[in-house]
Amino acid sequence: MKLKDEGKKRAIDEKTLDIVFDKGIAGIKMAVLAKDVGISPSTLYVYYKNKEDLIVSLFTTIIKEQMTISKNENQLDLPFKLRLKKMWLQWLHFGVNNYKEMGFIEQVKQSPYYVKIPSKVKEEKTELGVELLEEGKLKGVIKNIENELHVAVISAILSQTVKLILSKELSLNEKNSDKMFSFVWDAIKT
Amino acid sequence: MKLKDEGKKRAIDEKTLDIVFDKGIAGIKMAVLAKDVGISPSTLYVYYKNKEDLIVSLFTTIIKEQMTISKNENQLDLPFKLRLKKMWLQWLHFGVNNYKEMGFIEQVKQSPYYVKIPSKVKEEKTELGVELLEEGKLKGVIKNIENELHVAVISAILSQTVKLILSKELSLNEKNSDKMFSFVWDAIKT
Amino acid sequence: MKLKDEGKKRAIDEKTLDIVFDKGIAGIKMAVLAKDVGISPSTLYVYYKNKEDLIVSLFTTIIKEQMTISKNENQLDLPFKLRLKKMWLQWLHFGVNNYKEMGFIEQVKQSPYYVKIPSKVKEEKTELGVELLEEGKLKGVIKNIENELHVAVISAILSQTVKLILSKELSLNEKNSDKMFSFVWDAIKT
Amino acid sequence: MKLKDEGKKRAIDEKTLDIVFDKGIAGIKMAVLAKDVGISPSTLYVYYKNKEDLIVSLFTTIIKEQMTISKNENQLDLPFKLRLKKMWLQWLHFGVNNYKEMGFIEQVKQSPYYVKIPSKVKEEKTELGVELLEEGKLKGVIKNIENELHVAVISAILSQTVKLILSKELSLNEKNSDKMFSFVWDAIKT
DNA sequence: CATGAATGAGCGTTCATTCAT
DNA sequence: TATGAATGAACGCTCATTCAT
Repeated sequence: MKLKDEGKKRAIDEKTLDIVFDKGIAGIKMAVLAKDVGISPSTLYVYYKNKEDLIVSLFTTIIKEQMTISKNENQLDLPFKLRLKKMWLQWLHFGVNNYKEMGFIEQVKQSPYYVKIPSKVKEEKTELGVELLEEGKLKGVIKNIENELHVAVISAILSQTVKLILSKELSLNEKNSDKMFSFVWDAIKT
Repeated sequence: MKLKDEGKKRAIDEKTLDIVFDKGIAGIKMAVLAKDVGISPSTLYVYYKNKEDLIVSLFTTIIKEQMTISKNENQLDLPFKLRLKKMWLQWLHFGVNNYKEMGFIEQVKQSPYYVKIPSKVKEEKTELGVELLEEGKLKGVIKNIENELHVAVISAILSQTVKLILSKELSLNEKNSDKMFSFVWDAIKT
Repeated sequence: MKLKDEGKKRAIDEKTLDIVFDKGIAGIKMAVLAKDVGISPSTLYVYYKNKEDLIVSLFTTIIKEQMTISKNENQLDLPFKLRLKKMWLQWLHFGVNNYKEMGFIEQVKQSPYYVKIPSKVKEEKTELGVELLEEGKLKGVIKNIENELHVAVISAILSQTVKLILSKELSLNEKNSDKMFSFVWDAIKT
Repeated sequence: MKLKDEGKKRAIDEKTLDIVFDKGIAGIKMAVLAKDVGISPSTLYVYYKNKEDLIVSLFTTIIKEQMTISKNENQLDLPFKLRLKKMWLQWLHFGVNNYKEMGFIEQVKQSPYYVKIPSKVKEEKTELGVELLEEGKLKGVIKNIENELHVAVISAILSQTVKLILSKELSLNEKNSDKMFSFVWDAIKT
């Protein structure tokens, strides 16, 4: 339809993320959010049925965006390690650029709102290149253990790296990226 | 007169952790907490000045407990790798046994209550065996890079492992522990 | 949208004065006040930020009204005594007609709320015709002593007179007014 | 009987007056009062049945003290004006020395507790030398009008004088006392 | 679509009073 | 008598949501 101002909806989403980043999920107050957006509290309800709807919808939107990012340019004829590195760096940049979104997701997961998320969305785990991992195991270049463990390690170092960068303890440049990826590679390689 | 039941304070702390684990920090409702403990809401205020005091005090208590655990049996004449492993496993068990406490700490950190934590408590970072890392670098058995990065990797894998165990995706036995520690070791070793 | 009913604020003020007159300042209970006004307790907070704001604002409003009343028609070419009498009677009528407001002011002054009154408002003492007193002293018709003392006596008799009238021990008519003013005049005249 | 520690009761009364003087009657919090006295809250209830009992009893006690003071040394063979002056000064000193008690009385009178005061106590109006006034009217030295009006004027100037002294705007010495009494005398004399 | 006013449900907290020793 | 713990009954206030325009 698009009768409603789509830009306004985006503004609401953005300010919501800002608030959650600043004060946590409990900091979302409809009146404050409205003020931040520059609209009336009641106008919020034109775009979202209620607070829960706002949070659940935003959660779903973000998850879907993340799915999109992880799905592209999987196939190249580069060596395995390089392909994994490219992918990892892609996630790293995504994480750094979307830290507010990531924080929102994490906070919702430990809030009572999480039970309201449709299971369909919950199930959509970031596949995180499972195919790639399988290929690596077949080729014998990474440890032959459960994918979950590989995923755990890769994403653990990923999110810690993002945190270091955001807290300015680490600057995002090629040297540091290489350094951090070497942890990943050394951890999982055979 | 009635004697102050010290166990009651502990009961309050415990139920608080339960609530935060179940519903997040925003789920702490003084009335509900009181009911869970089996006392009157106003009795809570005999033990804590107010909600903020409850959260801040509990936070402080937990941090101090964590400090204690990380400080013992540092010196052995075992090989470096084994000593690091022992320490890592110790943290792993602590994390698994105190997952509610850990979750509480994490949630407070992203809540508005965090600014109320005395800076003294904030500064008490778990040193996490910095000395051990220095020694490893001197001996040339682990990468010669900033300690923060080593710490980041080690604790990243640690917390992911805890999560896997708690979510029953991984059971806590020697084989799995070894597997996960091998990630750690391979990641940081030279 | 609904338009803000300015009369509602006035109604809140009025009922507040009623309550303070009946039960004292400690008798102001937001829920009761709301019921008296015929609105929901939370609606009170649309008009006043909180209880303190209500009391302080009302105090300020009343003081400003009093300032207005004392400032008019100072200059006439009547004899001094007559001019003073006119002024005194004016205050008397004001006091009788605004006894609830006066009572409110007095009660706030001996309550912990008084420290919250902006000093600007506190400073605005009813000048109470200081100029007139000066003139009287110059002309030699009233005692040549500090204005504060004259003011003290004049207002002391004034407020006692108001009390007598309100308690029906004295009815407000010309004869009684004359009688009471004669006390004033005899007290201060040379 | 005197089984209970009479000194402790006096301490309670005194601290109550202090509190009312500092914060008003609404400032009486049983727990705070107990702390001020240096006893446990529950001990208060050994001496007074409840808060109302405390306030009503203290009110009654003070009123009775005031009665006592006004009743002595009425008859002298001094000139009328001098006798009135002596009495007025006596009251003035009483007022200055017992300002906390006076303030307490005034505050109770405009509080909901006043309806709980036994009417017997309420009726005990400080006679304030009615006999003396009658004598003055008979001798033709003071105005021949209702005693209530004389009393009103005399006590009005009295309480204003006390206020001036307490607020340090006027110091309590013979000169100032004379000045203020001259207002009284000039006001009521024929 | 947009809004500011209005509100009910509920929350954190206080406090006079009682309990249990 | 004396007390610290315990509590129920409020009270002030917040906030998601709806009303009325």
